[in-house]
Amino acid sequence: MTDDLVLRRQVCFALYAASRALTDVYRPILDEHGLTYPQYLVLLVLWERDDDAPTVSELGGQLRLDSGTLSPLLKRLEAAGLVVRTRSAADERRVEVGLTDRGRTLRERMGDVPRRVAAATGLTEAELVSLHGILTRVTETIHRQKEQ
Amino acid sequence: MTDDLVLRRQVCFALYAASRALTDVYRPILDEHGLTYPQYLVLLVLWERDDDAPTVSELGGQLRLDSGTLSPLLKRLEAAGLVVRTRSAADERRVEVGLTDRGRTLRERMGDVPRRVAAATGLTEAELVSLHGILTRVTETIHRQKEQ
DNA sequence: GCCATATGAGTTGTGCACAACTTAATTGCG
DNA sequence: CGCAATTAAGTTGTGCACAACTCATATGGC
Repeated sequence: MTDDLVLRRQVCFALYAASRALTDVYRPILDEHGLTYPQYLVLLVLWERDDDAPTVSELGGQLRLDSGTLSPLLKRLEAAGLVVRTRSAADERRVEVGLTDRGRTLRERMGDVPRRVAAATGLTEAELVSLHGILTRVTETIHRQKEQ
Repeated sequence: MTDDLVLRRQVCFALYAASRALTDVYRPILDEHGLTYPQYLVLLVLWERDDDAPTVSELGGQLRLDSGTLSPLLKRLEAAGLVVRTRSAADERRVEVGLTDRGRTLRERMGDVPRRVAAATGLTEAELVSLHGILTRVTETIHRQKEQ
């Protein structure tokens, strides 16, 4: 029974440690562009749907982050000249987050980031794909469980 | 090329999302005991090696956290009456972190936590074991890579 | 034995995460 | 229509993470 309470057996610790380890891999690479990892995630979403600027809560839906996290983060991205925030005309409660030219241009300059990160992990393409699948399933399972 | 820059393809996002999702599972359970997840991890290490109280940096070695994170966290655990910090007599630079009776007792009261978390994830035992193995390997690969 | 160097813990400052709350705008029910 | 309930974003407060730093103690080379 109490043998379950051992650090190296905990899946959650493995997940927590792996997540921080991978962020360590990203850090020096993103730092070249003056970005943090969560800021990079926001840009990934914006790059993906360039033309229709998402609202703060749509962004939050994709990244599973709330306005308490996103509001200050977006302010910093705006201060860096990468995004613009504009109140929606149709619904004054909404704030749409769009890319500036500088934000759009950054995408090309960061095209090699995924490859560099993959290389730094020392994992094969197949291992990364498999890991991705399992993790996505875990996250979805947990969220499905929570909705009941 | 730029197709790599898509959120749902990123292993790192999958890892980051899964880690936060699992922490969401722990939160209400740990909250019953007034603990945060990193505090729980510290207690796991202390429970495991009850008799020889580790120093702050030994703790950090296990959890891969530095004194900047651990010092205030340990202060809070001490304020909660779960641990005691004592300067080592042999080496005045070291601080040994030991359990109080309350901290030791807590272990029994939390014996069901791993099972409850496992249940809440909806994953089978086999899936958890497999996930644990892959993640541990990822973390170790990254850290090995970093040492070169 | 002396001192440059290294080590251990703590502090400061920044940036997430997240809960709880505020404020403003919109919806929908009677 | 009118107003209670909802929704969207932002604010406040707490607790990690982590870099960069300070300060005290210990160690090793001379």
